[in-house]
Amino acid sequence: MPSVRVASASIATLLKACKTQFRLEQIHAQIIHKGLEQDHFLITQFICLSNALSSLPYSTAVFRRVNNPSSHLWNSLLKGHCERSSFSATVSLFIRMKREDGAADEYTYPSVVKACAGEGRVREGRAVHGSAVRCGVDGNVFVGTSLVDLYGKCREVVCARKVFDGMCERNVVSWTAMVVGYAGVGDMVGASKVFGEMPERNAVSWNVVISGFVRLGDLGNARRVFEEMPGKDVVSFTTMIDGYAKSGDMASARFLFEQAPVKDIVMWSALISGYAQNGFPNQAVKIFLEMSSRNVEPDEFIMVSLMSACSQVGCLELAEWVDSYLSNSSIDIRQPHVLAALIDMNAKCGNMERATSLFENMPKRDLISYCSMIQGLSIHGRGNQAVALFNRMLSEGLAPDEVAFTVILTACSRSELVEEGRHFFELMRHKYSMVPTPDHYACMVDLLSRSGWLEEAYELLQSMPVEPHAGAWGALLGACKLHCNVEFGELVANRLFVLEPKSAGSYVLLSDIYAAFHRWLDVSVVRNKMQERGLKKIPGISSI
DNA sequence: CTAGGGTTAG
Repeated sequence: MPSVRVASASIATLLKACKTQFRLEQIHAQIIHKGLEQDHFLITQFICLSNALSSLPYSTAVFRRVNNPSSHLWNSLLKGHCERSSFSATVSLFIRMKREDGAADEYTYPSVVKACAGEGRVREGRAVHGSAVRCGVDGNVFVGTSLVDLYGKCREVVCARKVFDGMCERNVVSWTAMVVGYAGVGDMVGASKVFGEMPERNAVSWNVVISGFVRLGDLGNARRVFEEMPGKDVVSFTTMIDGYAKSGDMASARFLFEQAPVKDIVMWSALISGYAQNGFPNQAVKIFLEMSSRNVEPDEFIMVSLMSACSQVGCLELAEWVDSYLSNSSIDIRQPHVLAALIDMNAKCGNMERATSLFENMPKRDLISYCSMIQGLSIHGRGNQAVALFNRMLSEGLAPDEVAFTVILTACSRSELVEEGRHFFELMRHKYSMVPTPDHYACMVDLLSRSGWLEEAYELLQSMPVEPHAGAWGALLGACKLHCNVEFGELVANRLFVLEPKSAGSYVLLSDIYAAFHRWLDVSVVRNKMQERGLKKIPGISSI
């Protein structure tokens, strides 16, 4: 049938040039029209392309129509599942393959093993390993390497090493997978040793070692390896930049960013999120604008960082601009972390209407978004609504965590809701059996003392099982001034002089309290003490 | 007869 062969070859040519799903479907129609649905060679090529361009159901539908599919066909469908679908779908396809007499070969296992590795399913992985041994393909480099990767990713370094040592042939990828295994469990001694023994290295091998040190927070060793590395690529730079950003060293992060010859979206993202998370929201926004001016399209990660920066600044105009920018982009705002950031930004910047409508339209409201909303209400002085929302959260059966209690106690404190604050503090300790942190105590002290319960606040501070931070004492001293209480004022100020000998604030507050009672002699004593210790009032935030 | 597989950064 020479005409069929010609048709098959010409469709293969069409497939090589095919770049869109629409075109793929046209070619599919031709395959059916010409009666080539059983052509294994052609269908294999078709499925590979369909995996990349189209959807798995489409690949599967085409596959189903083939009688007695060849190993090549099974393998290409398995690869599609392992890249685009879940662990269970891949493994059940593998099981179906074995049941339907598909002959598994050395091309079958890497996909199945990778599916196991991707979701940390080491038990199933071991079974697949056994199956590979029974098929006699465990000596293959690709199979062996995927197994080293599997055990390494599942933190079973001893097993990974056993497979690695048993391999009769290894290449740079096999060696790198072994380094990944050691680095993954934080064993950088082991990782460095294997790295040192590698007969050849590529950029990936170097980057694995660098990121291993970075993950341990060992920026010194990471930087040393980075400097030694020949041909640093965009990943090497990004790994270092992200490491510095996460350790709070934005100066080094920025320096390497400027040094990098190529900047991709992940690198921009690392810098922007670094600035946002280390409390430099204005810098984050500035870098974002610089990125935009170079025509780099932001992705969801960058937008989340930008929204976090915006929340910190609390600027409504900026928030509105970001919100509409996001809504006009192709980014799906229904993604949980994007939506959470969007609600948080709108709530903190004062657009409670927008925040509320996003919040109420969520399919299921979670703790994070509740906290954003409560904090938004709190910032804008709507304490009673914050309390009501917190109660609604409890009635929905969500269990508050430490952060949630900090948020609600702060809300109570801002709106001077003493009874509610006491209630939540008790709830936290007794119903949820949580140990309050110094932050929680600080909120309570602030709430009680500002509402005039100076003695109770003082007793709470004294009764704390952990050391309070100076902020709590400072809040109490501020309240002593507010309520003109000399007795507690002296007590608290003397504690603060010990806790924070270098801070002028407490001296100033105490002298203000004396001044309110016209005790000018005491005023001058405090001022002199302050001068003796070389402290100056900072102009601008002085005695007002 | 032709073809298919493994490692790194937010």
